[in-house]
Amino acid sequence: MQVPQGTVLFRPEDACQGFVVVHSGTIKVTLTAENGREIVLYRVRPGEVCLQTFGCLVNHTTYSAEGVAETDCALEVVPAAEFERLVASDSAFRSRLFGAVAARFADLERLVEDVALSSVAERLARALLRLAGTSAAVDATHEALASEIGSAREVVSRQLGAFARDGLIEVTRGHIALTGRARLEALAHQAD
Amino acid sequence: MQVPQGTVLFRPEDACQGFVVVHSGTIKVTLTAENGREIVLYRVRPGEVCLQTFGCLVNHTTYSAEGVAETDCALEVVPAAEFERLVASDSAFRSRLFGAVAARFADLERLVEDVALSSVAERLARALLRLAGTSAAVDATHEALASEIGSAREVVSRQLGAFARDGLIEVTRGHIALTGRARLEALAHQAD
DNA sequence: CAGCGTCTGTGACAATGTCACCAAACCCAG
DNA sequence: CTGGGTTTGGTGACATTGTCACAGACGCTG
Repeated sequence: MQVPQGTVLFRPEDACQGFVVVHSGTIKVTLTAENGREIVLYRVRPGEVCLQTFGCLVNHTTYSAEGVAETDCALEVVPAAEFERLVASDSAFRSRLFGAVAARFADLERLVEDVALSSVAERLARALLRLAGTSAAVDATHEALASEIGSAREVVSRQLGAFARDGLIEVTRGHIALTGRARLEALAHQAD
Repeated sequence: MQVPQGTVLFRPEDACQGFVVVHSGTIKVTLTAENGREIVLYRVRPGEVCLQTFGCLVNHTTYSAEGVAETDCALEVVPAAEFERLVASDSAFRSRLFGAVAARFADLERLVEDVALSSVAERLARALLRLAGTSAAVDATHEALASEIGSAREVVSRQLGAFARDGLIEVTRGHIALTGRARLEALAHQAD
């Protein structure tokens, strides 16, 4: 099924309708505090697992985070019974599922490490590099970057300002060019 | 195999010897930053899964956290090949494994939410209630509590001091009595 | 009983997060 | 094309949290 960008796929307390498989596009899964602060837990791209959906299906619980189509998506929702049948009888499916689940947990572990044990500069450097991929720039608002690292928009504005003054980046509205990529990488890997 | 309290079972970069099954006792799994700060990711008790081990086995990677026997433990290490066989052919094992993995994911998600989006008072209240269980007191150092919530010992000392002044707890060295349990619970569930 | 190690408390300061406010840029409708 | 509304960004003041250094209390061992 086709889902346009911005569609909310699930919210906390929602019942789970089936296992979500992403064929194209990206789903962003976030947690939001009462004060409006939010953090991106992970993204689901083709070949990856939505752990929320997995957890709901396996333990018969409701969603505890929010999932939004970050881009236009092509999704498939596998009914719970079909999911269980695939897990039981399709060893290739199960292997991929296990691998994807394990990879996702590694991501979450790094997120915990980031948030609990790293400075804002390190976290922001990592987020910029991750969002850029092979590109030399990131298109994101300060608010979006704040959600990526679990901080506040003002804190991101300040830190981007410091990065800009130090020559690591060049900022325009909604766009950040990574002019000092090597230094960002050095910062990003400081705690490794 | 019997493992005495304090035994380091695995460290970052260690190769994975097999799937660890806990028959009795508790394993504590932590991440440590370069500056010595640490955070407890989760504990593994009988019936629970060590996600580190799971992830290493499934994706053929090395450990990325440290696992220590928090108590004397009775453990079993299932060789990787046997683990894969069990996953493939033992549906009861697989069900339990999936359920445990999903429950662990929910724990990690709450940890991220805690660390990124909650105040130190809330986090400490939750940790005290969790460590106490049904008991009316917690035996832990300030340093241990700091690891539980991913903060610093001094911050925990201050916050415990504030809790004590407000009548929520009574503190002695290495021991904390939860005298105002209802108020701790109110604080712990503030963001829910 | 003394000494050493561990644990705790606190002050000063740095880093980070919050709140309020304001300005600039962008977009859309008329 | 212009104006108004919305979105985005910057900044100051302040609160909370984390770091560093230091000192004192407690517990254990010889």
